[in-house]
Amino acid sequence: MDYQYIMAYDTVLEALADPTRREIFERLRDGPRPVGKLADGLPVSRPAVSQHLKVLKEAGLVTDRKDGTRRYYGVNREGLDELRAYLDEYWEDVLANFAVHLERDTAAKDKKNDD
Amino acid sequence: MDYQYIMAYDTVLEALADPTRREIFERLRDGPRPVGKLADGLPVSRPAVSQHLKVLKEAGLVTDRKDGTRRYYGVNREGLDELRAYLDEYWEDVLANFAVHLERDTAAKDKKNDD
DNA sequence: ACTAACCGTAAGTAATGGATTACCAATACA
DNA sequence: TGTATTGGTAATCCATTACTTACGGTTAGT
Repeated sequence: MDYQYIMAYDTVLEALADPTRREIFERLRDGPRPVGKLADGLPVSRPAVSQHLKVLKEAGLVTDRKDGTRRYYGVNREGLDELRAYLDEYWEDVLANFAVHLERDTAAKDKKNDD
Repeated sequence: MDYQYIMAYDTVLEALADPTRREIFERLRDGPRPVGKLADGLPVSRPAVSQHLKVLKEAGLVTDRKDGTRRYYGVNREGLDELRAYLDEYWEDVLANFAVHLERDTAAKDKKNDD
């Protein structure tokens, strides 16, 4: 089986790096929208929006549902999980490491003051 | 006064979209490193690393400290705050909105079953 | 069945961005 | 004071990518 959605945090980062895609993703915040509605008011053409939606979909950030001649795109609620987890983990790591070095530096400083 | 660091979530996303920059950022996870050490083993040249560090710095993700002829780069512990906050907020919004529509749909379904 | 609305894909183009090499400035050290 | 180490910047090149227009396919409605 081949997976259509990736959702790895790096793919998500690359998908959200483009301002137009961020704007589209933003417009999905409060519910699914058809492609036309999403393109409406954007400074780019509708086909461009289709292409962006494809990238967002492959990153696992959105899902689509067909309804007649329209296709509704909505956010995939698990799409951000990996990225959020990665950032949390990274942050924890940095804080922990900072604490270690602060302790070490303090110890070194204390030792220096021993003379 | 002009701010050297931006740290807006969109700038952070654009900075972390590049795989080489992610690798550099990753190498800073457990403490500051000089540029040469960071470039060591990477598939790109040292000047390339310098340029990436500039982007990371302007995004507010890293800070630098000069020590002799070396320049140590380390993670800025507040660098990820905005992005993390944005993702959390977005996620909350999506969940809340999903709940609302689920409720509404359920109500509609109930009404439909009323005949 | 014909027409209109909606959307995805293909092909081509222009712009962005990541890489390189070459160069220069600053510090350390003999 | 010369020489080596370290690293930032400039100029340039090339690959990627974000756009456009043109087209075709599918569904709805008359």
